[in-house]
Amino acid sequence: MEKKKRNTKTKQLVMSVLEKANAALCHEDIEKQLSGQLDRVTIYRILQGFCDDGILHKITSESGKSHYALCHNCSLEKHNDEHLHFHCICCDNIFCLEAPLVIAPLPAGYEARAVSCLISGYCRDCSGASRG
Amino acid sequence: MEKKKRNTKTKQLVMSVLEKANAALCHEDIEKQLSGQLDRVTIYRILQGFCDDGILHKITSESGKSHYALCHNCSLEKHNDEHLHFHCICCDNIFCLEAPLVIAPLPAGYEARAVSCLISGYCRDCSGASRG
DNA sequence: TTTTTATTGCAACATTGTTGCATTATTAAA
DNA sequence: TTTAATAATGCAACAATGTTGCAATAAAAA
Repeated sequence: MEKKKRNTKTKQLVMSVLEKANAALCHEDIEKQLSGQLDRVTIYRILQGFCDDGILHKITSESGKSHYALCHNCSLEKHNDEHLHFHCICCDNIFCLEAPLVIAPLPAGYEARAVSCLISGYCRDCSGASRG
Repeated sequence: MEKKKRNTKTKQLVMSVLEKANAALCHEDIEKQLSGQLDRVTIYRILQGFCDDGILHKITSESGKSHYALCHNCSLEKHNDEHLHFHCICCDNIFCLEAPLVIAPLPAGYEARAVSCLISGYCRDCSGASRG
């Protein structure tokens, strides 16, 4: 039987940080924004819980660090993974892009269950004119 | 000025392990196969060096662990990242697939420099008949 | 053979994440 | 409202992965 979840101040605090964010946040980002209000472990557990609930998207950067963004088109059963994530090598932010991802058919015998695609480069704020 | 690289027994040992592999290997895999012949740090440094030389592909798994595979169609200037990587959730191997990756145009203002795409699911050995 | 310096091994440290457990706070029940 | 059950929290300790500094070693060049 599944544990019943509780709606705590602590979770609301983490959620408020995630809602304000305009890019995917890592544990460190969240901890800093809450500057000592919550224990590190608690933040880890809340993020994990939100992911289990299908509320959060988890994105692993090239460096192996986890980043989290609120799901917008996800259901509990299936995450809407078929969009791109973009890692800006200048400002170091990770964004969800609406651009669809097209994958050629896999070789015979392979069965896909999830897709994660991370493009790195320069984001809108850091590309072109801004860089010169 | 660039350091001149040396061709050591140690590097040859690591390379021989990579050459035998039919999937991308992580540090731990290599260390185990060499069972104590090399120091952990040395292996880390050699892998890093091979990546810098453009000899090795580095693939970060969803869990954040680094895996390495020999480059087949890469040049020093540009890695042939435009292929897929596949993580089997059954045997836990990571493979390079030849299937091409097609990405819809990015939103205006974004400049891509590298792409990394990891699909997870069941590989040829673990899918279909094998699982029932 | 000698010299130069890249490479190696060791110890220590850094970062990211997890587990166990006593305490606290939320929810449900009385 | 009060009490009981248990999910959530904080703390300490641990685990996995990766990095840095430095003295000793070995590869390549002179």
